Formats: sequence, structure tokens, C-alpha cells
Amino acid sequence: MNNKEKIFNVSIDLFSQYGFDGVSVRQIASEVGIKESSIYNHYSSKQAIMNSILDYYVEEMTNDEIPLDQASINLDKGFDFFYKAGCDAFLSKLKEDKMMKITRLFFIESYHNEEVKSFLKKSIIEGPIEGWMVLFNLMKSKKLIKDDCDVRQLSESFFYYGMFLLYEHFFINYPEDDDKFLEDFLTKTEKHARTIFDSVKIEGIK
Amino acid sequence: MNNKEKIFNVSIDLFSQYGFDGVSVRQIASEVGIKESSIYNHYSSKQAIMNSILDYYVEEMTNDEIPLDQASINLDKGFDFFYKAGCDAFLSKLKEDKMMKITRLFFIESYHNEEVKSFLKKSIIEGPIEGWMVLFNLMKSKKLIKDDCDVRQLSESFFYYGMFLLYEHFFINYPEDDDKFLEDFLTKTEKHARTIFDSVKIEGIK
DNA sequence: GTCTATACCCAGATAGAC
DNA sequence: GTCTATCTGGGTATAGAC
Repeated sequence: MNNKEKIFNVSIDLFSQYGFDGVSVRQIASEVGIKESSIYNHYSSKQAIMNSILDYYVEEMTNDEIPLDQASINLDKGFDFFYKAGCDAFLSKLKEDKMMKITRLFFIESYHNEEVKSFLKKSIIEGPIEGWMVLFNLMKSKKLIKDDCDVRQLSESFFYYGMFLLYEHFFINYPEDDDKFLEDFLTKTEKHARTIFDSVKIEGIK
Repeated sequence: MNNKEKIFNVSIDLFSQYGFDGVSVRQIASEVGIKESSIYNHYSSKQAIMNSILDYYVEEMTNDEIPLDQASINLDKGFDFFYKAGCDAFLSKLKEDKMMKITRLFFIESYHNEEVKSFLKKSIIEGPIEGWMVLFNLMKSKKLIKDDCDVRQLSESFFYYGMFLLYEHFFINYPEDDDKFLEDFLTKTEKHARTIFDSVKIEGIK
């Protein structure tokens, strides 16, 4: 691993622990094993390091589309199968050590970093919500859930539970139990999905 | 308002906007209209200002116990009435301008401030969850909800939705629509409570 | 590409006159 | 209680030798 890569990885480690403002260029340099002035041979500024981390994460996270026809097929195999398949796709991304760290970085920086904020809002909250609305509408057309239920409300009721688990982990419990969190996340949201589904499913559907 | 109070209030404003590390003593002094050295006649350090804000918030937030017998009476008037009463108690605290600001401050500082972190964990997450577990058990004993449902899971499914609305507001949308948020919070969580309740209620109960 | 040296700035905090 | 003046330390970043 060359020094540029080292700077990149060390910065992810430190920024995700202490936040962007809580880490100095000196600290990064010292952790890499070079002098701080050498950093500037690879990145033009501290902000430039942060930007490269942002770009990396956005790139990695936005190429995992779930094709709707596949979702439809999964849904025919029962709700539990369908849910597990969708959740696994998201978790496999998150499971990589680097992605967990950057996710925490995104959460903690979102309150004052406009770029992070708009990414979270668009790609991590609004995007999935719209995806779930499509799926609940699909369930309606398949006569799995009642016709009069509010699809938007249903999507939020379902999805925000998992979002809060993420917040809770990254702000309150991090970094203990990183692995345990990923395990529990699936089983907990699965039970929750069941609860939501049960509230609107048509009699006789499992 | 004397200068000590001014320092206190200005600090709440600035800390909640930019975070503790994002605000300098000079900024606070300038906003108050005095020199930074004068700050130290009222508070021994920047950290001391922060601590007094923490103490104030903890004091204000931890004297609003909901007596269980009252909750039981409310519950007999129907689930919707019961829920609205409980939620109003919490919202009336939050509605004060100062409390909204400090709540945001708590959220954004929680990732690296151990005191804030443990308060949030204990009093804002675990405490209410345990309260809701008591209430769902009460509903069980009143034969309102099914006997085989998981009360812990139910409490989380219910409560985490509202917690995420808080996170979303304070990190992503703040400070736009502060008032609108407080309005929407009640109606949104009410609908969500309905969804959760419907998934476990015994046939014939409203 | 890495180093030493340094510029420049702003932070938190203190001393002592008034 | 507030001021001016100042200390000390840490931050980002640059210049120029090797």
C-alpha cells in the first residue's frame, strides 16, 4: 500500500472516530508515518481528503439497484423471503469494514456538511422510501395487503425503524458490537417488517 | 437579562447551530457584546458553559413522569386518547425554543460526548422503551392486545419511528419548519401508533 | 516524495489596570 | 465586571533543500 492509500485509509479511521474537525493533518501524518507537509504531495488540502472519501462512498453505495421484476418474483415466494433478499443486498455493502466507518462519518458530519446531508436525504432516506412505496403498491396489486392503506405512511413506518437502529448504533453504541449489530439488524427489522405487514395484510395471506 | 444569562442563551444558540467545537469563546463574547476575557468572570471555561447547558436540560427533561394509574385511566378512554395524552406531555417540553435547540445540540454532540451519550441512551431511549413496555403489558392484562406478542419488540417498533423523526429533523431538516415539525410529529406518530396497535389488537377492539 | 523550517492564523485562557 | 494586552499552543499550509 502506497502512502496515498495509507493517508486515505488512516483518514477514514480517524475521521469516523473523532469527526472531521476533531482530527488534525498532523495526526493523520503521524499515523501514516510521514511528516504533515508530505500529505500535501498527495492531497491539496485536508478538505480534499474528505472529498475523496465522500466520492468513494457515494460511488460504492449507488450501484446496487434492486430490479423491480426480481423483487416481484421474490415477493411470490412469500413476504419473509422477499424481505430477506432485499435486506441482504444492503447489508452486504455495509458489512465491509471501510463502509461501516464511512457510514458513521456520514451520520456524524451530516448536521453541518451540506454535501453529506443531501446525499443522506436523497439516497439513504428518500430513495429507499420511494422504493418501498413501489413495493407496497405491488403488494396491493397482488391483493396481499388491504386496498385502503396509506402506502407512504406504511413505507415510513417500516423503514424508519431500521434507520433508527443505524442512528442508535453509530451514535450511541459504536464501535462496540459492530458485528453483533449487523447480525441483530436483520432479525430485528425482520420482526418489525412482520409487525407492519400484519397490520395491513388481507386475511389468509402469510 | 444580565451578562451571565446572555452568555448562557447565546451559547445555546451558537452551540446548537455549529456544535461545541465549531464555536469559539470570541464568537460568544462578540454576540453578547463583551470582550472574551469577560466571559471568564462568569464561567471558568468554555466547557463550563457547556456543562451548565447540559445540567439545565437534564433538569428540565427529567421531572415529567407519567403516573401509571393516570395512563391506565387514559387507556380506558380508547387508544387514541391515551396516545395523544402521553405524546402531548413530551411535546410540551420540547416546544420551548430553548429545549428544541438543546435537543439538537444533544443529538449532534452525542457521538463524542460521553455525558450526552449516556443521558440520551438512558433517559431518551431506554427509559421510554421501558415505559412503553409497562403500557403494552397493561394492554395485555386489559385484553386489548394479543397475549403472545413480544412486548419489547412492540415497544421498539412503536417508539423508534418517532425517534427517527427526531433524528431526521435535527440533522437533516433543521432549522426549517421547526413549528411544522412539531405539528406533524403528533399526527405522524399517531398514525404509526395505529399501525402498530392494529397488528396486535384483539378482534373487536378499537 | 520526503524532509526541515517557518509563516500565519485562531484557539482558550490569564494578568493586571480601571 | 469589563477592559487591553499578552501568553501559549495548536491548527493548515507553503518554500525550498535533498
